[in-house]
Amino acid sequence: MVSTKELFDILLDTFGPQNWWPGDSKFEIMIGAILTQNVSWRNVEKAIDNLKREDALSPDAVYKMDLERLEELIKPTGFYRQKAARLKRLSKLILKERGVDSYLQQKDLREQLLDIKGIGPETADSIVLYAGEIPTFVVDAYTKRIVERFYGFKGNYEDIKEFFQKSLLKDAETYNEFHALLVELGKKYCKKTGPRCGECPISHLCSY
DNA sequence: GGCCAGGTGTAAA
DNA sequence: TTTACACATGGC
Repeated sequence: MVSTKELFDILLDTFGPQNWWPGDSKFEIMIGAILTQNVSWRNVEKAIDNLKREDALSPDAVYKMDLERLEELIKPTGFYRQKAARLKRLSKLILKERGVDSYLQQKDLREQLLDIKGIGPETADSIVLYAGEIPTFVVDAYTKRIVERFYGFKGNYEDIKEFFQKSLLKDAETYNEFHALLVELGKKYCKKTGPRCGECPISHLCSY
């Protein structure tokens, strides 16, 4: 069975650097993490473009914006009422901490994020890793599916997070690239239904 | 038309 | 402690 390190090297060779997270600012990364919850990134881009057009890519603008207006702008991402409220809560807390940079520098950042209603482990870890640049492994639905198919291991969020963190050097750049590569593999060949295993370039490493 | 997409919270079994 | 369901738009 391939080690996680070997899998990483193979994925990097196969797909190349993914250059995650897409976004021009820390705040854009943070709201993108909320907006992409259970929705394809394609939809998120529309919403971010809408916010950009309104010059609303700042905690202050999001906090002050009329709720109905915010909902309208992020509608393409689905669950827009919940997500608008989540963006408002996060923005309020960022302002309370006097800005994005100081918010991200809090020592208990992950716990702070998890205390926000609407931010669960994946969204929190995405923000910690991609905006905070602090090494924490992000686990998403693709990661769970890939681990199950490649390693026959079915675990909860924390189990799978530990599975990777215990087998790799604690390095933000590695975690960054690895998660992005797992998503790329997942999107192309490990979809929930109709997996294209025959076309998968690394199906020989998979027990599925 | 049906299923899925870079999840989360709540409530029942 | 697990499982089910609501939340909602857009692509294939």
